[in-house]
Amino acid sequence: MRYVPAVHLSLETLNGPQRDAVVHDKGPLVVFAGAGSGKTRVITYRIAQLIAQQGVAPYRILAVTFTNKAAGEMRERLSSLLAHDVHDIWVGTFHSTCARMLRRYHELCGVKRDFVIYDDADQKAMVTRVLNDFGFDDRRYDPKKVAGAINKAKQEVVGPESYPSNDAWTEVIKKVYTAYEERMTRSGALDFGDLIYRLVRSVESNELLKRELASRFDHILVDEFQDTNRVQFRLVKDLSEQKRNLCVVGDDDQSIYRWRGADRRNILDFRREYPDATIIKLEQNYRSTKKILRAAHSVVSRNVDREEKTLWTENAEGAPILVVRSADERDEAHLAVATAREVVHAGRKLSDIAIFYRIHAQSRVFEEALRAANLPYQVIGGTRFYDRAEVKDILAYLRVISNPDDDVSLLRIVNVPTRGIGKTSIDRVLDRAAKEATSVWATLEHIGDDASIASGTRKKLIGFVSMMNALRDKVAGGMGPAEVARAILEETAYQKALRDEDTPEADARLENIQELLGSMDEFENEAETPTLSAFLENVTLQTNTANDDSEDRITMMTVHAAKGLEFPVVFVGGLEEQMFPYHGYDAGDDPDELEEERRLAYVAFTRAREKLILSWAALRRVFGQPRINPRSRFLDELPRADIEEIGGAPSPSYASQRSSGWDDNSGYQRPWQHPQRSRSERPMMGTPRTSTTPARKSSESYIDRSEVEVGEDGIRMGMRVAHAKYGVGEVRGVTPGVPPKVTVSFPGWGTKQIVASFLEPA
DNA sequence: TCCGAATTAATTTTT
DNA sequence: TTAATTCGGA
Repeated sequence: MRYVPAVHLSLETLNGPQRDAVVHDKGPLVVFAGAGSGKTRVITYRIAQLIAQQGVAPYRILAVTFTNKAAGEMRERLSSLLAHDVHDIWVGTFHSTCARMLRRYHELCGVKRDFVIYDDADQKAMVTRVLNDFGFDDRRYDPKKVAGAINKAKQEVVGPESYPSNDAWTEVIKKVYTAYEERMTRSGALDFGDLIYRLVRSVESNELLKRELASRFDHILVDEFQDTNRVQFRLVKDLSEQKRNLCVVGDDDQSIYRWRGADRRNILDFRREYPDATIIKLEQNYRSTKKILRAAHSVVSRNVDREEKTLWTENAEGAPILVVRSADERDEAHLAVATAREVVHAGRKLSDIAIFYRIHAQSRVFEEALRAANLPYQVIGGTRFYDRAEVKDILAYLRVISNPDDDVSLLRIVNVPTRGIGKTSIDRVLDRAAKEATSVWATLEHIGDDASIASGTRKKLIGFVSMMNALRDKVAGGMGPAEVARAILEETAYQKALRDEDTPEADARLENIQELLGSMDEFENEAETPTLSAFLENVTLQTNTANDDSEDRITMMTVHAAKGLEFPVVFVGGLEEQMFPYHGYDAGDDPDELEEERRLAYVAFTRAREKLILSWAALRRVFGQPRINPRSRFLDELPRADIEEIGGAPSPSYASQRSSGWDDNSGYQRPWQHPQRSRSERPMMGTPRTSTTPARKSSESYIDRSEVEVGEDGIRMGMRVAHAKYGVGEVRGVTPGVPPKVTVSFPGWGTKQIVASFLEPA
């Protein structure tokens, strides 16, 4: 049977390489797709072409995207190309696709059909518990780092049994990893990494499953291939083994998930794995102006470890890139507001504007300014709705109802709202559960005969158990997720407890719960399988809450979240050293990290279609502490002819500010005095003050560059200083004030704020 | 065991 | 800076 497309595929609207990729027949194919080169169009056209021209059955096509959003968009685009059967195409993220397969073949994969998915917070809770069981100090063994090690092992398809232990640290990891896996199994839970790792292991160890899955798809397409990690590539290899119709699309310059195990070698060396692979390069950009492309290229091309390629465009030359100096982060936010107003004044919509930043923490100031200016906005990502405590509580109840062995969720809610089950009792229950190697729930079920627990507490625990059982019966009786949630609110007295609090915070929480109930109603109406476990899976794998595009508003997000998107006007904030390129406290001097930051800048810049505004602040408060950092090296890597500097020269060193005097009226504005007013005193986008910036030579290493003078009394970023008690450490920040303080990282002591006079150069 | 006060930790980036 | 956690007194 042949599937007929609703719309004729107008292949003639594609350029040469695009068309080649779309009509490529059989065998491995790698498409290097530069930013804005019509990548998504190629993938969707290719899928449509496979179905319409080659007669491939939709359900035999698997398209893997990086985010749920991208999956949704692909589906949408496909449905406009194909009349029907779009639904049968497997479109999803690695995680959702694997979850689906694991459920379908749960017996062969050795997982419970109703497994719950643990997010990072759940995983961390589980790791902490295991650490405590072993009596390991969770300050010495940071649960996050331990979890990171476990995740990394899974990315490399290394199970606990083959985890190498060569020293004290890895020995602990191996032990914890082993126990963690047992606990997870007992809890009927899989973490994010498991979804892919478990499927790969099952496929590779089980002939039956392998035969089934390796022949299931005629064509596999992977988007954003530069951000896949080892397991993911291996899975895709396994699944395409029989037909070898594997098409991967990506851009190594946009690889920004190295920290999550992404390996650019996957795309760069694809040919090594598939020597017969066809290579297609998409280098014509349809999105941005020439100036924007040149700027982006001139930054990313400084990377050493990179395939040289140059995007070109027939688009207009465009407006200069604005490089704007702000006094501080609030001033920067005002600049964003002024920019937005100007853009709207020029007849554009708010939704044409995006504000990007390196880290979420930067969003707050922008939000405040936009709210004050009455400009509607939306924030993508950040503290997610489903991360709110009250929402997690209700979800934890639902999860325990769906899967009582889910220890992490159970422990979260056993005393929420407070029902007199204290830490001591819980500890006793945990001990017993560990001894009996069962889940906490299983222990609770027969807690009545445990004489070591006070009879009053026992009664409370028994009451909890029967309450949960009653709720579970309702689900068994066919009650839908939303109604169950309402029953939970009533019967656990959760709602009542919040009402009794009668504080604005509690009201906000109640509102969030209402929103949760609303989204559950919506889920029940829209999902094809509106079951409780389907809802829970959706929640865990769904990142940003569905945002409707109907409203005209500014969009804010991290640069990571911006990948794959485009906006006519892009405002990037925080272009200072330490911020962007970001350099955290515990970060080393890793040139690879700097290269990734540069790719990140490349991604940010190439989102812009017409106008790109880059902003840096002379002073920025971090944790409420003012920090002075030089402007980002990336700004100095831009082609001078394509940019327009506004607001003055590169950050004056702290010392030179001093020498210019605190009370004079020289041009320099002291941001900490009148940050709000300074904005209007400066020309905005029109005639800029000519920059006096000498092109600064960017040095190779992080540390070198950050040793720009910002110090007080000769103290500089990155220099080594000595302290009587803490010994020698490295300067991580300078806080002006009386007395001036310095942030110093001391090996073995962590990061400390020290009054400058107690330090000596070392 | 509970509540408010005091301390201190937190910031990459996401599925 | 804010949010979470610990502390100390009832």
